Amino acid sequence: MELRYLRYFVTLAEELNFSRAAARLHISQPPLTRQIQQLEDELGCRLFFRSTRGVELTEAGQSLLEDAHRILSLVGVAKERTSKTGRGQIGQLDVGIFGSAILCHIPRMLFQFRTLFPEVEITLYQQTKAEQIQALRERRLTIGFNRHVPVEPDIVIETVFFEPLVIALHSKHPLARHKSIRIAEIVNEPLILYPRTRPGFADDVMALFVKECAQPKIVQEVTDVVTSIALVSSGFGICVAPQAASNLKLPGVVYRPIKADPVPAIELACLYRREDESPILAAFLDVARKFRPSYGD
Amino acid sequence: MELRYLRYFVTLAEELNFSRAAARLHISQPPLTRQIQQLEDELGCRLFFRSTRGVELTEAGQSLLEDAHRILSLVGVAKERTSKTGRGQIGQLDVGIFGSAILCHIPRMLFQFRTLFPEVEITLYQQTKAEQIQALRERRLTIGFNRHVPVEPDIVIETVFFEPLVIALHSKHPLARHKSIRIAEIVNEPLILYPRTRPGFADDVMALFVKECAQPKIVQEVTDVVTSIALVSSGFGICVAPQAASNLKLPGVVYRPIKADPVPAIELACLYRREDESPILAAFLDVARKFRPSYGD
DNA sequence: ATCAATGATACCTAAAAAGTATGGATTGAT
DNA sequence: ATCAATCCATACTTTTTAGGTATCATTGAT
Repeated sequence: MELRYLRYFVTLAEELNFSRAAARLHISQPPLTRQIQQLEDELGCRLFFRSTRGVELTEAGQSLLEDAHRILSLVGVAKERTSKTGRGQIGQLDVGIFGSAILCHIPRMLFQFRTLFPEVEITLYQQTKAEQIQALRERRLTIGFNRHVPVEPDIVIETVFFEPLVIALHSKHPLARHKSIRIAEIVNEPLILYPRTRPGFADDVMALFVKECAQPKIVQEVTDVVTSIALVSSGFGICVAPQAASNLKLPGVVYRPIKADPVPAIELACLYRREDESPILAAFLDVARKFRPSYGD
Repeated sequence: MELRYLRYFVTLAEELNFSRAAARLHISQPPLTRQIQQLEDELGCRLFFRSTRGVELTEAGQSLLEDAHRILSLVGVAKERTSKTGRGQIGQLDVGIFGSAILCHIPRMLFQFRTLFPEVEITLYQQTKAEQIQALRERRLTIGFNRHVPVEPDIVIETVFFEPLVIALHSKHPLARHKSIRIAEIVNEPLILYPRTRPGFADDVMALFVKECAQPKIVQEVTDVVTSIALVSSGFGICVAPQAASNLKLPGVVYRPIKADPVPAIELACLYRREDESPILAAFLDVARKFRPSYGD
């Protein structure tokens, strides 16, 4: 059995006339006659009653017609689905995320991706670095986002962009009147530091102070940005955060850029399996690589 | 797209090795390689990752594999269903029946047919002669059973068998002591006659009396056998009925064969459309033609 | 370094589909 | 009644496509 038989059969069943059906199939009439005969031989029953006025479906033919329509449409769907899957337009994208990136970059990236590939189902997982790497290896994750990722042979770490750091402080703080602030100006300020896990973002902040030959006065260590900014809002002290955090509006908290050249920035990297040839990953990376962060006021 | 591609694809997806898959398909390896390449070209995406250790399905391949299984199994089902329909093993059999034949012949015939063709759905319709012919023409009926059917050009009337007539009388009747009864012995008995519709079975009964140069004493005309036998049970009179009626046991009613040579009998005929080439009709006629009536004690 | 296994390619053969010409049967119009 | 038109079937040829053989390139294991 071949689909050609079914296609010819369906056309003949529609035209009920060999010559017209053959014309529609862009073949001549004799081959069509023969193909239908062969189909009938294969099935062991007549599919059409022939007369000099045309043909008519037998009961077996009517039965086959229903099935043939089903089969041919399923073949069409399968072709389309396979092609789309091959182009990464259908499937599953599992994204591992972490703290501050979720505040603006990742959602924007995903939104852009979803617009281009609406049939890809996206699932987000809040995970730590280690969990992400583990999940990538076990193929539970397509891609992860993080910072300070240790080098692993089977994992590609690709910088998506560098994000400037800002200083979060209370609006009543004298420095809040400045448009931008130098690190040297805050070396003696009470500092809120995060995250607790090392190595991590906290090390970058510490490095800023070391560069100024200063020792930061850490008043509190917390696990995540949100808590950190909440403490700023309560007047605990100031905090150095990625610019994305400035989307987090809490009462009394203002964000000021750091005055330096170059402006201190931290890397946002994405991680994926080196041998992953998934078209969805490729498609997403395409979007991610073209992504340029933008921030609210 | 042809099914060959899908068959080759599925086999390769199972073996994940061109040479082994080709062996299983009884072809050599290069044609398989080419067919898979062509399939990939047609779909516009890779279906397998190749390496020197074998092949592996891509995501598109995995997607296609599911669809291919569905399609191939549907093709198998369709072939089977078409063949069965062609042989009359699947479908619908609409049977028109009438009065006394339903008492034993038709159910036995249908039972036999159902055993041979369990997938044919049978529907019964109680219909008059005229309704049966009408229904046959409109294809609402596959076959009808009746007696005294008028000849119609487009309807075949085929005698299934001849059924002997019996005399139904009350057990207290003096003739009940006889093992069999001659018509001459009942010419003066009060007679219950059915059906009312003419021409019909009643005419056959009348003919029996005419043959004896007698005029029957009709005490009651009724529409159907059951009523007729009920009247016999109540002592209204006697009744001539087809032997099938003797399956109808009512209090005080006994049935006696008619003593004559040949024993008077009436035809049971079946009716069907002359141009009906339905394999189910053919299959049922096969059963009906081989059918020989048998009666209870 | 060598060998075995695997998929790819080049080239040829065989099978199958399509095309051309034509026949036979039936129907409808003249 | 005849003839033309229509329709499906058949015989034969050409074209296309699948399949076969031989061989290569790559790679991973010994």
